[in-house]
Amino acid sequence: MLERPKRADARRNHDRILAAAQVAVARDGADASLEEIARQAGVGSATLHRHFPSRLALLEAVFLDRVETLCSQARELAADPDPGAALVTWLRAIGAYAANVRGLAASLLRSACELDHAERSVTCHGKVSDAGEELLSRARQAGAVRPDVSVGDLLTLVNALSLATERHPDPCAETDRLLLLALEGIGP
Amino acid sequence: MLERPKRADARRNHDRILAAAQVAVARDGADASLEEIARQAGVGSATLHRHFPSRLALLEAVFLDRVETLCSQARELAADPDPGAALVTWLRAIGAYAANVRGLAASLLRSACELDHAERSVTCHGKVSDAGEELLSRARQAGAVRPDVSVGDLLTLVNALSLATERHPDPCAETDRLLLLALEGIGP
DNA sequence: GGATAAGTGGGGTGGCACCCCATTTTGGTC
DNA sequence: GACCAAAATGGGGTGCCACCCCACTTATCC
Repeated sequence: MLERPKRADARRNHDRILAAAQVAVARDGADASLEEIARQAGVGSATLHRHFPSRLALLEAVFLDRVETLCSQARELAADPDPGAALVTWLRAIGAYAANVRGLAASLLRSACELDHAERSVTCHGKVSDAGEELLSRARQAGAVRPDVSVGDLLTLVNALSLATERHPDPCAETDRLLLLALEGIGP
Repeated sequence: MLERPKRADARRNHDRILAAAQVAVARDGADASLEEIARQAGVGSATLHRHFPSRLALLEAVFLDRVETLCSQARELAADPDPGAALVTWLRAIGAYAANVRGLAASLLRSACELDHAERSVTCHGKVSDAGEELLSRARQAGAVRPDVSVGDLLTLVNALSLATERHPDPCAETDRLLLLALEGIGP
C-alpha cells in the first residue's frame, strides 16, 4: 500500500491527458478516440495507455469531480425534512449530470458490472452508491419508498434513461421526464 | 417506386450475409465485426456494404422477424379483456426479447433518433410503435395508464433497461424486475 | 449465343487500440 | 555541478476495423 511519489513530469502529463480527455469526452462522448486525446495532450499514445490502462479508467478519472459534487449534494440532502422528495431531487440531479455529460452514464453502468466488489468502492459508481444509501434508507423509513428497492436499482434506472436519451434533441429534459414517470409509475 | 427484381445471386448473397449476421450478433452483440460477418458469409466486405449501407440497416434486417413476432403478439393481446395487464405483458415480452438478443435494444433506440419521420415507419422501432399504439389506447381508456404516457415513452423505458442490464449476469430477469418497478413506481 | 447492365471482391486508404523498447528526463547523492 | 540508476517517454510496429474504388465476372433477356 506504499504510494511512491510520482515524478513531476509524470504528474504533468497525467494532468494534460485528463484535461484533453475532458474536452474530447464532452464533445464526442464516452467513445472518444484515445489517440486523439493523446495528440491533443501533446503526449504519445503509449503514455496515455500507461497512465490509464483502460478506457474505463480514463473515464472514471474524467468524471471524478462531477461525482464528488453529486456525493456532497447527497450529504446535504440527507438533512432534508422530506426524505422522499430529497431522494427524488438527488436522482434528478444525477440524471441531469449524466444527460449533459455524454458518457458518464455508460461509465457508471459499466463500472457497476465489470469490476469485482473490492474495487467497486473506489469507482464512480461505488462512490455514488455509498452516498445514496443514507438518502434511500431515510426515504424508506419515511414510507416514501418500497422496501425492496435498492440504491443500485435507482442508479441503474437513472443511468439507463440517460444513456437511452443521449441522442435525443434535449436529452436533459427527456431524461428528467422519463425518470419522473418511472418513479411515479404509469398508473393514474 | 418501381422495384426492379433483384438478380438471383444478389438475393443469395443477401441471405447469406443475413444468416452470418444473425450468428455474429447473437454471439458478439450489436458491435460485431462487419468484416467477420462478410468472411463467414463467404462474400467480400464491399458486397456486405452494398447490401447494407450502414450497421443499423443490417441490424434492422437481422431483427426484423423477431420484431414481427412482437407485433403479432401485440395484435393478439389487443383482444385481452384486461387492457392494463395486456400492455404490461407486452412490454415484458419486449424486455425479454431485447435482453436476450444483445443489440436489439440499441438498434431500436437508435433507429428512433437517427432517422426522419418518413423512414421511421418501416424500421423496427416504427413497427413496434405502431403495434403498441392500440394496446396503449385501450389501457388508457380502461384507466390503467396516465393519459400523458406515449408508446415511445414506454418503448424507450424498456429499451433503456435492456441496454443497461446487458452486462448483468442474468439480463432477462434484471430487465423484467426493473421494468415492473418502473411501471409501478417506487412508492409503496 | 451475344450484348449489356447488374453484381462482385481484391486490394487500397485511413483510422483505431494497444504494445515494445531504445532513448530521454528526473531526482537524489556526492 | 556532475553523475547515475530508476522512472518515464514516444516513435514506430502490429493487427484490427469500416468503408470505398474499379477492373472483372455473371445473370438476364433478346
